[in-house]
Amino acid sequence: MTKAVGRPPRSETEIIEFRTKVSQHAMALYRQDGFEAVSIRRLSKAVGCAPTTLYAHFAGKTEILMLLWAEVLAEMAEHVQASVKTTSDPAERLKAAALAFVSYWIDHPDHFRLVFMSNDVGRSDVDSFIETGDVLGYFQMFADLIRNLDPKPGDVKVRTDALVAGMIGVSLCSITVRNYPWSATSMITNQVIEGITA
Amino acid sequence: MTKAVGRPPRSETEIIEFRTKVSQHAMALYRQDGFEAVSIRRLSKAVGCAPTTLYAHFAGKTEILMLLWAEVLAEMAEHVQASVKTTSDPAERLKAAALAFVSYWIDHPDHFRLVFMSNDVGRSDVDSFIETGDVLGYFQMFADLIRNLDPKPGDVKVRTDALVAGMIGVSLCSITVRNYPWSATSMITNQVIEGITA
DNA sequence: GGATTATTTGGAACGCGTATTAAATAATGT
DNA sequence: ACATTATTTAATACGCGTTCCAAATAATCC
Repeated sequence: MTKAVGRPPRSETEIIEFRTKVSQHAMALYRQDGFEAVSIRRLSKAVGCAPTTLYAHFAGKTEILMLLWAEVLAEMAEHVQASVKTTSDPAERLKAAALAFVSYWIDHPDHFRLVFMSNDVGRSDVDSFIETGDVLGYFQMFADLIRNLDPKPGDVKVRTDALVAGMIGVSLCSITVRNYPWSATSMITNQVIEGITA
Repeated sequence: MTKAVGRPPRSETEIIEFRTKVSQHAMALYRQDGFEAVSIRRLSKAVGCAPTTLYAHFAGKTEILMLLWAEVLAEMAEHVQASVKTTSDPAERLKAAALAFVSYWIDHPDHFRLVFMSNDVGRSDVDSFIETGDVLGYFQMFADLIRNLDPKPGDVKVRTDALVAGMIGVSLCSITVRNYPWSATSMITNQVIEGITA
């Protein structure tokens, strides 16, 4: 019953500790100097390892960015949750949540670009933010708000999907298409949820 | 009255001819081998000039990509226009146009990524597709369809903005968030325009 | 042909993300 | 201490977008 000779593989604890360390440094760089500061070379220096070591732990830079996504999405969810607490009327809660969602991204365009538009997001071989943290939980949050409006059961899913897509569309357009005279964001958002609360 | 000595600057014709040449080669590379094939080095070889010459004519790669945007957007507009011709009922025309818009991008995810998600699109110092070709004309097309529904005049602008943002949101989500079980795109799209046709 | 001026070129450089590989280092058992 | 094995490292390389700059080339006039 002899243990294997040689250096043992990384333990579960070591793996998690390293990933956490990388995540913290990546987030610090991002918050301090923006997205461009999160380069592999700069991040490895901050962590205190060689650039190639990052590739031994992560599939690529996008996987590292996903750690940032999780933090941003959690922050957005808190913001939305806080807005829902301001009222108890189902339609008003939904409206408040939608407005909070859109305003969060518009107030943090860098975050939006990080999560929705960075590093080949959307490529067929690149995962999206749906794999990050409890994102389905965020979708569920909106689904619950819609269910409280008491629509037909089969409608909840379609309405939820349309709501999420609509809110993301409003955020994207406001952030990226700045030289078009959009109506007030709140008005567009309310128009988008018009058919969802009907 | 002697003309200046020395080589004259590029004529208007020369400028346009070169830009057209670059545009054609960029489009050929893009259609043949995808977005990644449109590299400065590869494009300059195809055009038959030095890489730095491209920078003498364009502010950067993004400006070259805008030439591709114009072509893609024109193609999308044709697709949408063709769908509108299938019916004469205002609400049905709007629905057909919205579905055609969304299906165009979903059928051409590379085009969507090219126009909405490539090369720092959304950065505060980078222009968006709104500067490309007759984009305001495309917005106007949807505005006209909505105006034919006879809503209150002040409503047309908000409804148009919400429609465009909603359609783009649906396209973005379908293309980038593939590992979430979205409802059928047509159902989401119809739900998005529910409050616009009401 | 020479002078002048604008344009293009070639070469080098930078940091980027990523990949490769031999060497160095670390962590174990005997 | 040595052997073994896993991990990390350093160095190099690639193509990417972009920049710089002197030299080469092109297009004019005299």
